[in-house]
Amino acid sequence: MPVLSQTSEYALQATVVLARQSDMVEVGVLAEALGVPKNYLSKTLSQLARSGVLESVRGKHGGFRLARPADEIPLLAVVEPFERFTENRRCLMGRPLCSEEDACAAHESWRAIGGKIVRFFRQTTVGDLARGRSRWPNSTELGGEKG
Amino acid sequence: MPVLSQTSEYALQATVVLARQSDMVEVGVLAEALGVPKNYLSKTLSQLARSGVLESVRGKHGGFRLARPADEIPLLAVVEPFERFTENRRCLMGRPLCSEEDACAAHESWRAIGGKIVRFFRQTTVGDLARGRSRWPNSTELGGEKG
DNA sequence: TGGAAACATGATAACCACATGACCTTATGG
DNA sequence: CCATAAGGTCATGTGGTTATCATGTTTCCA
Repeated sequence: MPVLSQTSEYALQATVVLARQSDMVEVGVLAEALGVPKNYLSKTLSQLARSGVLESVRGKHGGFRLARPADEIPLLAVVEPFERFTENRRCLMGRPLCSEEDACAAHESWRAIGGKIVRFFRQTTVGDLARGRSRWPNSTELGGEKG
Repeated sequence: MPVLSQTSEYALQATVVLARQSDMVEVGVLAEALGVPKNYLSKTLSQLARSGVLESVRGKHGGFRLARPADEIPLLAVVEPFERFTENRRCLMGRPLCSEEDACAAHESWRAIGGKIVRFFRQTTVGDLARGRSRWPNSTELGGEKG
């Protein structure tokens, strides 16, 4: 499963690095550290700056930095500009055989999964990604549903 | 979220029609019923025949038919030839910052969601899709089946 | 004030998977 | 053997993602 585009992955990786750094980092440094094309990353980070996730400073000694504490940035915010999560959630079959009104028997459980994904991206923060797994509590928090 | 490719949707739609039909159906008929290109659907169904989901008969009076009862065909079987579910499940960030051994704090909960998706495709059957929501417990409305 | 450093941005190309079409081959039944 | 329908091959289209190029704009500093 792809789930996230390359661009979104770049965005996540970059924000995690920034979460650990605390001071301004230039695109060139980030790009080299992550092994991704600099010009492209530049555009990606610009978008994140525009959407309020990052702060950017131009000119000499410029660079990027998180606009807020890492724990206050949900992954959804990082990824949203590059994905369409709010897309028309049609049935997994597509339109013809299954609509909202006349739904297939699997409709609801599929919807539930979609909800879980979105909730994950809303509840998980950049800070979580930046931390090692040691930090993470017993698995009652998010996975807590029967399967 | 896309989640499934167009091809997979074609496959699901076609199998659902076949689930309701019980006798052989030609590609041409299926293609027209679903409003999809015949040649393409032909290829898709061939793959499903090869993978054992469908049975095909060539020549006059040929066509396609489910190889097993609809309730014994998990969606995974229909969709697997066209997606890579078993893909290397790396972290949603990609490789560099988060591996299996040194995982981010969100690693496990993300994995859990991946598991849920796969489980859904394993547990839900073509039969479920073919049935209306009337089969569903918490539905107050009993609609007949028709598409 | 000029130049270098760094982000910002628009245009364009490269790439790629998905999708489609045209056409030929093979099997089947009558 | 002939019509039919699946199976396969080759070539092409097509849209979206990713990457590159060129240039503009802001800022710092000497």
